[in-house]
Amino acid sequence: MNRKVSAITTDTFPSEMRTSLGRNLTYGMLDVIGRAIVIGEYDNVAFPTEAELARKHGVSRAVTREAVKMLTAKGLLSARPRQGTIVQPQSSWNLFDSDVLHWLLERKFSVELLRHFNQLRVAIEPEAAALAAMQATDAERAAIGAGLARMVAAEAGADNTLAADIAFHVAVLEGSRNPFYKQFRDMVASALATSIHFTNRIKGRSASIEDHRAVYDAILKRDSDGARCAMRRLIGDVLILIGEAEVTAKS
Amino acid sequence: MNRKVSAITTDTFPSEMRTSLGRNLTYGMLDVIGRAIVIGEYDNVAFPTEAELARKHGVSRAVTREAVKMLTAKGLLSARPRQGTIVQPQSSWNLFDSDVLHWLLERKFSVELLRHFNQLRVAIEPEAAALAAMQATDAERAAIGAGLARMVAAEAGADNTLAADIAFHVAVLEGSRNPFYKQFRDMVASALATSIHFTNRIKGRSASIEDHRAVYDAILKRDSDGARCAMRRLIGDVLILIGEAEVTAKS
DNA sequence: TTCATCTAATTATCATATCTATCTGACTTT
DNA sequence: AAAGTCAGATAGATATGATAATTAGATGAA
Repeated sequence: MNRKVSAITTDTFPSEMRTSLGRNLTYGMLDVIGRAIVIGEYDNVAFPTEAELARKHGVSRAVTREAVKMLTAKGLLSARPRQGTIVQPQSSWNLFDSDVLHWLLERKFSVELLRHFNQLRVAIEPEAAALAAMQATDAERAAIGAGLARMVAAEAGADNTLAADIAFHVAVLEGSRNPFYKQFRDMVASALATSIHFTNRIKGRSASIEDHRAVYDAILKRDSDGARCAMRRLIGDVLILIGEAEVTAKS
Repeated sequence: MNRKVSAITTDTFPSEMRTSLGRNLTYGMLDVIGRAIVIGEYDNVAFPTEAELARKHGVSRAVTREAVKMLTAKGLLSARPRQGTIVQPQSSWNLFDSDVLHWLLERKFSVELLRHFNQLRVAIEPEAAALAAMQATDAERAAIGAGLARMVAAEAGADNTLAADIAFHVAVLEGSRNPFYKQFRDMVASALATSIHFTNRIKGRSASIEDHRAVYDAILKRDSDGARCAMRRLIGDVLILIGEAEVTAKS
């Protein structure tokens, strides 16, 4: 094809830009190249040199280098003199980086990805609920309750269903009082955002609120085993739905 | 104090340098500044401007900017015109980034951190073992067996205990066939490397090999519940040890 | 073949200049 | 007063051109 790559300018892209912070040439280029890598645009093609990248996107080499450096920090690239810049295998990407997650979901969505997501959630969230039952402060327990209240309100149309769901699950993570668990904020939010389109279509979520309440009640009673089981049931249901959908898709 | 910061040169630091790839000025500066941030050197002090950083470390502004950009990509910094560069709260650091992990462990080690580590492992690894029991390929099962064999050899002094332990646990993660689980390679390796000094001192690990073998056997038999329980027992023991150690340390 | 050496390509670094966003404070307007 | 407008100062953002360092690959000798 050899289509011309449109030049990056501060005016062009900021609207559709999706990245952690800032809106300037460097972050714009980070976004464009990161997305291109994730969708596999360079899988069978050599990655361009610094100079080529700069020319193609109409920016200076300094900006190009900074964007490339950020992508190496996220594990997508590596650069060496003479060898050039090369795309790293997916196994070394920082999948928990929120930019990488967004690129993956935006352009590379698949039911398999959703299953991988939820296979992780079924490990993390029940344990987080168990920790929260033991260690959460009163304020953190209240936040979980508030999330549940929002879900009830959403049922009646007074709040956003997705936002309420995310608030609940994030509050549980926060209640674990473990910084590593809190890291899964973005991941859980993304998983919920993508799976809501999915699960809604397959099955009504009327039972969902009662399941969430079971988690909350167990946490309030400081019943860590109960919280773990209730949360596991909640996510296990989603996994089953996904499994069925996958089988259906194949036949 | 106002001590003079030694200039970064390609000759000075490569020996003690700890970072993902490359050994040049940019990566050296990344390492130096990253470590300084993690140990809290800038908690009560304003972070220097680009120009100051460059001058203090004896490198150009381009190198400084690239290092800063990498640190923003890892979530440690953010930069805005006029406001300057500022250290982000720890909640937005990418804790699963292997550089960040190393900085944390090297300079900011604490029993609490070790407990947080293992609270995460107790969520991840049992579920990974369960997945491996269901989905691992023959080659992946063999790799788990090989890890166990190395542990037995290490018992007899024919292999490195730590390396063998890591090999086993990493092989289980690989067997999960889920890219998100595989991301915990570095984390598990770090956790084992730091906890081995610890657990060894408290209690002999003679029973450890039998516990590992139980995991392996369950995976071979495709018994996912058995694998999950066996792995949970394995890490649960470590958590108990740490909990006791913390109580002892406080008294 | 095998090893050492050279060459060229590509990243790495530097220095400098200019541009742009943003804060501050003074001034003006209403 | 309260709100709007302008000027200066500051710090990051971008561009550019030159030079250094690294190393894959070609070349050539043993």
